[in-house]
Amino acid sequence: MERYEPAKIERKWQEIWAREGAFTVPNPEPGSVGDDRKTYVLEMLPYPSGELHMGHVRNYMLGEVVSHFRRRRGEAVLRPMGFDSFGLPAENAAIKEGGHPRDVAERNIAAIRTQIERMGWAIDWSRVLATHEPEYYRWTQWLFLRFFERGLAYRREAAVKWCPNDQTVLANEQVIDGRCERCGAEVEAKSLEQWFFRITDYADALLDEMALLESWPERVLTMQRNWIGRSEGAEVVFEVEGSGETIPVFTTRPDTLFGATFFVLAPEHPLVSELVRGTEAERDVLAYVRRSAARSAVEREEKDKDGVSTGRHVVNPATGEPIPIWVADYVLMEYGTGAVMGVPAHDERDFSFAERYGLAVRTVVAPAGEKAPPEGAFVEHSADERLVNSGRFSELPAPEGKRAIVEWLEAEGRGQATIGYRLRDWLLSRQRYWGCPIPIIHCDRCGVVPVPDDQLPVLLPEIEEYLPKGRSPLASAEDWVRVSCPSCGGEARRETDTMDTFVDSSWYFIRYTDPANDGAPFDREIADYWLPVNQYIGGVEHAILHLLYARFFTKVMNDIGLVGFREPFARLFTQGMLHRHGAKMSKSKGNVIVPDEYIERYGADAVRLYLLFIGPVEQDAEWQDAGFEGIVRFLHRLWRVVLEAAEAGDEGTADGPLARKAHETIARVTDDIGRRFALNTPIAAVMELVNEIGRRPGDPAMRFAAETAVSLIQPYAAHIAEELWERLEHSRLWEEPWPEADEALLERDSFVLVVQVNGKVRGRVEVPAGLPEDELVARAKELPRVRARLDGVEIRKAIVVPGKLVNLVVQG
RNA sequence: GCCGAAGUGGCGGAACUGGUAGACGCGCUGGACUCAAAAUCCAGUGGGGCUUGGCCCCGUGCGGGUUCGAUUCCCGCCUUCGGCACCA
Repeated sequence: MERYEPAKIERKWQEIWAREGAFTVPNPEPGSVGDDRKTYVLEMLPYPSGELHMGHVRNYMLGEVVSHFRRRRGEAVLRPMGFDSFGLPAENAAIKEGGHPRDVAERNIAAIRTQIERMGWAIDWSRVLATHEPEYYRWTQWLFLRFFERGLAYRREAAVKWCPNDQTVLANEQVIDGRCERCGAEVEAKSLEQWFFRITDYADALLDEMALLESWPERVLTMQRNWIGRSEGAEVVFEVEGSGETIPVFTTRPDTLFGATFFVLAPEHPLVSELVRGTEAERDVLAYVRRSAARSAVEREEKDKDGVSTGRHVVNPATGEPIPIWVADYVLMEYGTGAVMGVPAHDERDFSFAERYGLAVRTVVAPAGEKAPPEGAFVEHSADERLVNSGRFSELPAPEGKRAIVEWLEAEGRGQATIGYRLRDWLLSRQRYWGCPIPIIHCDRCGVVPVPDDQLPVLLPEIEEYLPKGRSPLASAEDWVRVSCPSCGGEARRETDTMDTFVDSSWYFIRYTDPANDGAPFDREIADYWLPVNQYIGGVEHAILHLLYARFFTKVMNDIGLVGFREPFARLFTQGMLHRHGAKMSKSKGNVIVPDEYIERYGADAVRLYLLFIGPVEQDAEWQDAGFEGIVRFLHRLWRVVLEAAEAGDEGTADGPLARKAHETIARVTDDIGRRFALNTPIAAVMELVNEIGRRPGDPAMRFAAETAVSLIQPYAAHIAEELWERLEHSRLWEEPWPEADEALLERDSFVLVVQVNGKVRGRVEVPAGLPEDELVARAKELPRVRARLDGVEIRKAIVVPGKLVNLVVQG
């Protein structure tokens, strides 16, 4: 018998698919939109920083199986591919290896594309894009200008996070525990002019419109909710004694206003220097501010709370008492107003601060029905609490107290209900070379002027010296920077910052629908046909950054009228990571395995199958060569068994046990892929079927069972399935409809009845289907091991589960 | 500290709605084929016990509970992993 030689057949079918455009899907004809038999399957686009490893391959297998399955179920399936090729990884790689980032990126893209093609994935290559190509980033710039027109992109001086290693600013989202998420360097604070997207305007939409999502992992939604950090509270205005100046604070506990015994400003608060100017405290306060500035975020958080008194006071609007103003770095300038009222009795942080500096502690909320807690102590939050020591608000339950105090503040003009967010505006400018230029011109007369649409794209200039030096490398391209102002024609300068790569990847999923459009980023009708993405697939590491930004972009595009949908991804699936030797695959750990040599020796199909067989896709998994061998064996067995069946000739679709097994397998695999999203168990089901065929040589249903096995395994092992299908005298399995199980054949005429006594299995007996309950009980009682236990005792109850089991409950 | 997910043989995992725990694969043991080996094929394989052609007991992280019946539901704990964390 001919041997299974994957290298030969895989090349053959890959060529056929490419030649026939097997996985190229056309856009709908204009006007014919409305057909809902479409599926948009999308995996997060890869960053071409090196080559593809097994972890990536596993991720793409998920979309692979789903798109084959749904196409064969009659849907138009869009599954594109592209490359997120701008950004630090390509630039850093270029710096290390020497050379231009473009060359590095394009070399990596070519290498990855070759790897992908060798995997034989069903991808529509006619829509491929790379975010560094001018044909793409022209429209990234165009979208930026639309944001700019609406005030959603703006420039301001801000205290920003600076990575001293990457020599660029970072978005808040890119700072983890005070460190750069890319390189791990401790982040520094700097004050710089930067570009921002006003994502905070969309904070509520980003929260509320989660309701429009069909199926997202709960934990991803929770992470986004935490990140946005909406909290309801009030802004309370405090007046500085002596100057009449006012300082607002944000609080979620306006009910504790009477307990505010001190007031704290963040060291960065703009009023600090003014408040202490010329006072005795000035030197100490300014020294404290300097010391805080030198402390890293991590240090600030780990030390005990400290601070310094300003000697000045504000008036507590509730009590009319003057309370001291302190400066302390446990108050963060980035959150709320950079100032807080200190309520030590009801806030742990304020309490430890008050303890250290001997500040007054006043209880103003106490559990109902109990006698007042001791003065000067911290009082835990409790379910049923009421206000005390709060003037006319005393005795009110806390929620009402909150409302009443806010109402009173509003009437007095001393505050109002507000909502605080943890979310900050998205800092999008980067002082690096390899990114999308910001299409803005600075003119001394006209100020900040957008580049007119018809002058897009603003091409990234070719420069030799692109190394990060703390200011934008683009600034050194003097000919490029110098430009005439589009508004007044005078001398002007180009913006030299580039965009964060997350901007590039915030709209690519729409460009795929209309990738060659050179008059607009995409056609709205086509975009509205394909989107939202029916199944988005990616790593949970993008739970906040990319997914939040893409949602934000989509909402803005919808508000502008560019698209008809509010959410880009209806269903999201986050897959687990692939480990090896107990650790996540990474170059630094040296445990990376690439598919290439495995493809060469065992074929792409073995790699494809194994990566899904290894375990549930949503869980982490461990690559084991021993397990891989089992799959290689299975493919050889499949090959042999099917070729034997092909020789057996067509004896028609008989019924009988093997035919029934085949239909059962169809039902299982269809349900697992289509409904349960379980991609490992279908492989086991097909293995069972193949084992069964091997055990029954000469069975009249052999050929049918073999065809079924081949057809069901096709989304996983596309090459061998196609080859075997051809040898079974058919053609083009990828276009063949997905098989359907014959319900009638699934009905069994007998089954194995499980018999329990007091819930423990004591026997099994084959019985005909459809027996009445009392007959089932009678059969159960006849079993010897059951009879032995019924001797001399009374059956109190008999539970019958039709088609499954009988449980006899006896005394005792 | 708060939130979330997970814990099943020697290993990866299966058991979907409370109804046969361990499908499928790896490994291991025995057998067939072979001069021999590899490959392949067949059979067995959770643990313990016994009067061993069979039967009994135990068994899904630990302790309770609900139920005729719990890997599955409820309460309490332990461990591991992930996220958030001075957010006023």
